[in-house]
Amino acid sequence: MKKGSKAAEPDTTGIASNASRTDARRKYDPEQTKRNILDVATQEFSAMGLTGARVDAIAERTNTTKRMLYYYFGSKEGLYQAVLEKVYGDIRALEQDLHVSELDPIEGMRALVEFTFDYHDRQRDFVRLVTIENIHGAKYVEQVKSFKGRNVTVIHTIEDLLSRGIAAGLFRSDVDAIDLHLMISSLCFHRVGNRHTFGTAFGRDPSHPRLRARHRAMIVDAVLRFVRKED
Amino acid sequence: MKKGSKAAEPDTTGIASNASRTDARRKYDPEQTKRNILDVATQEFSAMGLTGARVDAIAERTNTTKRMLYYYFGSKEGLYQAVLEKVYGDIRALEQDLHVSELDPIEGMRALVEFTFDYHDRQRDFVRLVTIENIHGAKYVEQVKSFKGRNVTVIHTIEDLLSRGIAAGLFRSDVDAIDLHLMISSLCFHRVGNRHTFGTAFGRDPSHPRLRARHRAMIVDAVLRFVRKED
Amino acid sequence: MKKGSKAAEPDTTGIASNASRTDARRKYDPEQTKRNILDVATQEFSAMGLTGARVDAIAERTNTTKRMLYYYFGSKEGLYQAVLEKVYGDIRALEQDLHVSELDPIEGMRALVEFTFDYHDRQRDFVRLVTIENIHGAKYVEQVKSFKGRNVTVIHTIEDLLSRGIAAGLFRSDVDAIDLHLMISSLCFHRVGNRHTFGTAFGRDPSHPRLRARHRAMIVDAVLRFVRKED
Amino acid sequence: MKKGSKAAEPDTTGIASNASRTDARRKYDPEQTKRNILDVATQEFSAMGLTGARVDAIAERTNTTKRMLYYYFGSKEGLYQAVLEKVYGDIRALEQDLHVSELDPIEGMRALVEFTFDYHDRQRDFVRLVTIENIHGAKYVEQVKSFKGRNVTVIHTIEDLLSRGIAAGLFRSDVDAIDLHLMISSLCFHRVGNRHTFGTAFGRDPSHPRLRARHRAMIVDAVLRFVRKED
DNA sequence: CATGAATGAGGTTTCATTCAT
DNA sequence: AATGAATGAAACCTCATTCAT
Repeated sequence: MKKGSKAAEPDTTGIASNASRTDARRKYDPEQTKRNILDVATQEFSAMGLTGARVDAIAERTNTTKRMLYYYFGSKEGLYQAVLEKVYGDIRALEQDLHVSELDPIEGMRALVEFTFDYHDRQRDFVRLVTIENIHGAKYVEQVKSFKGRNVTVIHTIEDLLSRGIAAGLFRSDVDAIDLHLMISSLCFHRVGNRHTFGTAFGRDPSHPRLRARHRAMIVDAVLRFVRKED
Repeated sequence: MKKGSKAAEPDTTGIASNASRTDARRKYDPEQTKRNILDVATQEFSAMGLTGARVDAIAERTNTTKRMLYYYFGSKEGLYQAVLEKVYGDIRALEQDLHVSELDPIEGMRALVEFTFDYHDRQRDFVRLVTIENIHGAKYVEQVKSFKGRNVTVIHTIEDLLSRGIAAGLFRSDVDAIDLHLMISSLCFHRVGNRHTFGTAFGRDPSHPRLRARHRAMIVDAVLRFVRKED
Repeated sequence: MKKGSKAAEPDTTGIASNASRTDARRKYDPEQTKRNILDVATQEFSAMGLTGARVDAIAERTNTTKRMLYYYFGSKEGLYQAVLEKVYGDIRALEQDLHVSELDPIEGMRALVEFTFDYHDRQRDFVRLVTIENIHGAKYVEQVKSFKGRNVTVIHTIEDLLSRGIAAGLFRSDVDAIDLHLMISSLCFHRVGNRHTFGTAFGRDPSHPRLRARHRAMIVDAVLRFVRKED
Repeated sequence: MKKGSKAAEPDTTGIASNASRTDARRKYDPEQTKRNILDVATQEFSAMGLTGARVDAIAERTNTTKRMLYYYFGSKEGLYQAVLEKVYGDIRALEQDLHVSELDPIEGMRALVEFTFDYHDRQRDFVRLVTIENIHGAKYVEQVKSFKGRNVTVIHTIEDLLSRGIAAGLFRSDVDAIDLHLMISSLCFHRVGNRHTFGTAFGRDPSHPRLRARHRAMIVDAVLRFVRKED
């Protein structure tokens, strides 16, 4: 898969490095080529599914040819896996930036839920790709090396919040961190992922901007009520 | 290819052979053929998605030939829509048996959530088909005549529960029925629909039987805490 | 592989059966279609090798389309295997027609060698296909069901000749049947299979008609001298 | 890709670093690079055939890159021809060492056959490449300059043996030298070149070491019986 | 001398569908 | 009512080769 190509950083002097890094006209820029393909592929796979996506369609919207797609990613499936790797990497990276551990348990939990809500609300491609991957029994994401370890971080964040909340007498002590993560995900994911059938069934698109704030508050509320210690 | 097709087996008794409309042994039975095709198609579409499913694969597992599939359903999409129609019809039948209105608000809410949980937990084909429909923007279900009005009954049930709960001083008064339905659906749907990626990410299949009772109680708990009036 | 299709023999009355069996115009005749594809493929694979042969090229010289080729033979390799099966079947079938067991040992041996010589001399496609298959380590012919058992018959024929020759005091008793078959094959095969390099090297095409009779006699002579008992 | 290429290793001794023409450690060594490519190509072409061999596969097993392959040999076919030239050159060198003319006719003939046998038995790459060339009608070897004249020496050797044998009353006088060479080649070549199909057909690999001595004796025996004058 | 990136042309295969009986 | 045979279009992928540095 040809990684670590140093071609993009030959200038180590610092002088004029700006030019070489941003010159969109340069003929050979593998990193940019790959990124370009990956971006287009993300849209196509997310819109059409793995089987529904067309390699030709992806190539056409790319700055390169279909051939490059195989050059860099080996196969349609390889490209699909690269897309999965990218999108899962993105959400977990952003979660890290939250620094929830610096907030008190309730505010931290709120921040985590709100982040999760916002992310799913905005990153519909991510939601669709996860859905698609589940139709395939997660068999592609299983082969993505970096996948398994990467997701544990959320659980650690939640465990930290829960234990601090319990210690402060704010949270009940019988909540499992993974179950809670599942609950939060469910609430944030479903309204985006299944918005079409939901909209058709009830005449109301649950992901419509007008409902956004209300749902956000509702979900935060539901989660906090769930974890809070009753007195 | 295609062996042991029983369709060709002739009536050997000679008795009542002309009561052909109800004789299960008669040579051609359009209704049974259609049902057979529909059952196989349900599995295939649910397992592979609309684009992923193969007409040949469906035909092969059928008692008839590929040609019949077109004879009865016109096209791959037509067959897919017939599957959707059947699956949505099934759930409606069950919903009617709940008789939630005879229970007090809290027990009624519990019963509704538990029913929803159990249904999704058991009907994985349904969950998958809904997922698949959403990938296609719900454009096929929209054409299914009986679909639109069908789902409103749940909302009525929830509205009834909510208003009775409010009147009894048990429930808060600021909960929207459709939002609540969305919440319940989210919690019951996600753990089934996305169990593969979830399982891969966290090493725990959320739909595993061992977690079933715990999740069921958790979701009931979360919903009741959410609707309950705080004093 | 769809065998035993009775489509070619619907007329059982005997009347006009001649017409239906030979009517080249009939639209659907799977057996003929398959045979046609197989014949063309034999030429193409023999001329170009497995990798060198082009599916398109085969299809083009066929009465049907490329699609039918996949319909009946599944893949390029499947077609290649079918070709192998056919050509190996042909030579062994003809060998059976020799009825060598009815001749005295020396004449029988002569007849067998002459048959082997003539067959290789005429069936250059066969020789080429065997060569090609050896380049692939015989891995395709190994998967041909009928292959292994079919070849043993020659060995039985040779064993019969040898034992009768020994009993009659004509042949030496220390010749192994398989080794002898290898010897005969070598002498008949090489002059055809490697005629091009031989011709280039020595300016004389060993398979040229003018040399045919001389080589035939030479090989018979060599084999008989080899098996004959010296007194 | 391509790791551990030693080509980049600089001279660290500092001594004689400018005697670059013969220093094996120097950065660029065209002759060595060419030889390396040629060796790998010999294996690949011999294993896969001309059409079956992949330029990428050859390049990958090389110390250099694909580009170099074109730099030195122009094209895939050019490389193939270079391989042929090398391989035919190798056998000539060995043939010279035989000195058959110093032996009496029978021992000389035996020595020649044994040499031919041993050479084919050991040089499977050579056998395969000859086979491959014949599939392509020997059109590449024809363009190899040094090829044509090269093989005549064997014929002279055989002619010498034959005439000395005839003069001594040991050999028959009606044997053609080229025909005899063809016979010897046949017996030595076939058991190596077609060992795979032969092995599959008869359950016995004719090139197996255990059969080696027996076949060698058998072939010598057959040739001597053939040339010997009967009295 | 050396090379990573790039490619057009053409390869094999699969798809949902229709034909002729 | 039912079917085996047939198919055009388009899919995914691979090939030997060249470009720009």
